[in-house]
Amino acid sequence: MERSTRQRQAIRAALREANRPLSPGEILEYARQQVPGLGIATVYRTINALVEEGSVVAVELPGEAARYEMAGKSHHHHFHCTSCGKVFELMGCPGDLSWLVPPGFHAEKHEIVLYGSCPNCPGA
Amino acid sequence: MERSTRQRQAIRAALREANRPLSPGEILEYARQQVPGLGIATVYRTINALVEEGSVVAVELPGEAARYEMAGKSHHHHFHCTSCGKVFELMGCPGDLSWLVPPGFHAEKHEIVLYGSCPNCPGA
DNA sequence: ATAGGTGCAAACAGTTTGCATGTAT
DNA sequence: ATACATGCAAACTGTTTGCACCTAT
Repeated sequence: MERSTRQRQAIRAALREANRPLSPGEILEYARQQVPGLGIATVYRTINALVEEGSVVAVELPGEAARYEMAGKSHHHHFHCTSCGKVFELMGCPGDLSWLVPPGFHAEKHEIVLYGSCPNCPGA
Repeated sequence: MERSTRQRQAIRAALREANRPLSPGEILEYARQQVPGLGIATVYRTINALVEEGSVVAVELPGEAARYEMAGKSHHHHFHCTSCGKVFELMGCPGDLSWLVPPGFHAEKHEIVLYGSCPNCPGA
């Protein structure tokens, strides 16, 4: 991640300007508005590099392709609206969950996703 | 799911006898001990049918391929070993997490995955 | 000038499907 | 006997890699 290129600027801009986690395909679509010839391979290489350098984090939701968002947010989890499909950020965390694991296991991190309906979706 | 064949018996047995969720590849490996010529396509077709009829449930972990376990177990979560990649069942649950969601949201269910090392893997 | 970055296409891995053959009923 | 099930291979999707060309430094 040594040089600043048009494609990297476009990919960074897409992630910065979107207020939700984006999939590689969404990043490609967005960044192509700035750099028409942009290839999917460059998107993957760039987001992998950005993740590696720590400026972007992967948001991995069960059953869905990984999405990416800018790093620097505090520890948080996500809420997946089962009606409209949007993903929202949550602020709290239940804290240490290592008491859940049997002896011999060693818990290092956890992932929590809540499912339900968001304020915009009246469903139940 | 009308006929009882050797391959289906072997696939059911693998899922029944394993005390953890299995990936399609793991099911294939297991079931081939009974039915050597078993193909991966049959595994996929069978687990999809079993999920459809409700006797097996998919365990979808963030960023990972879906695993499968027998249905009918009580509410539980999973532990994913970051070293060997195997998935284990946990028996506890932090309980109601609806306090995590902001006003206007309605939480219906949650998914929790712990990551770390299992007893068989050196504590990476 | 030159090392690093890009685009294309091929390579891969996981999953699904088409089709001829096999088999439970 | 006959419809359903299986195995193989090809098709597909999402992600990674090899390589010649391009470009920020």
